[in-house]
Amino acid sequence: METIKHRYSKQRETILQVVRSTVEHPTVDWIYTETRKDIPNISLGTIYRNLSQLVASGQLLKLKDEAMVRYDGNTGHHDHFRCFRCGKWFDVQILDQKSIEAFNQKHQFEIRSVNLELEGVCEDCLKT
Amino acid sequence: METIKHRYSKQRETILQVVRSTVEHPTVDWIYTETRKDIPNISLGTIYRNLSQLVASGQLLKLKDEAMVRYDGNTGHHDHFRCFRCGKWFDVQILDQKSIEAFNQKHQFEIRSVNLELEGVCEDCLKT
DNA sequence: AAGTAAATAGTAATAATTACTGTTAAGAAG
DNA sequence: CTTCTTAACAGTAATTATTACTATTTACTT
Repeated sequence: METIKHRYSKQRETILQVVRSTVEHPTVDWIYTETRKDIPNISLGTIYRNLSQLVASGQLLKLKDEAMVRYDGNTGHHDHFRCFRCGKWFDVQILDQKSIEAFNQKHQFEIRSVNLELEGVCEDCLKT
Repeated sequence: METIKHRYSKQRETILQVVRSTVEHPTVDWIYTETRKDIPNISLGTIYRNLSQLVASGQLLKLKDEAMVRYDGNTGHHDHFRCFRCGKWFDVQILDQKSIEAFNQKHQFEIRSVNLELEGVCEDCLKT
């Protein structure tokens, strides 16, 4: 793992705060719109570049929707459930550390990221 | 769940066979190229339409790579590990049915699909 | 054998993402 | 504090995976 030197930038700082300001697992587009409220002339390329960098440095998680990519400011271990009907993402807890440890003992793979995404119908949508 | 009537088509049949012919978790582009060996003038739209349909009917799984979408002809329950270095996908087994059942008892969500993707470095790449 | 609509080929349009270019500014070194 | 290097930037163009559209074909029903 080589260390890469990162300079501070107001743009990256703001983007990180924007993503952390919500639990809604925002899309790039939403992040762009929100960040422009603080920095009106920020470039879309800057959004993409910094989101990638923040994921690479472990400060954000990246999810993949049906079509779009989404981000999550909560980097503690948790899984995701997405509702087919309303499209919302929920933070859930399914996979336990034991299962991963058991896998590590069986294989020689070095796990660096875990991404468990469930899909189905959420409680609210089941009622209607 | 409404039932949708599907007519047979040689194109869909061929696409399914192509995806099932490999364990390499092929991309749409690869599937397109391979299928054209059998049906030279098949349209890319036909590939996309049928892949979606085959996923919807549970005959294929859909994975999301860094950038691209991939498909898997093995629909039995298993998880996926992707190597950062060589980019290969491996079929692995981590999540057990018990964890999912435990989740079902705690929540009212109706789970319809489970997708666990791990990333890291594979055995071969660790050696080099 | 005739009627229907599902599926197709071919092409155009869309939209997420990346690449490029000239400029700005963070942070190190003198 | 001043100079220097280059990471990061804004703005724009290019790329590319995917979807939409249209006229035609064909699987399957009656």
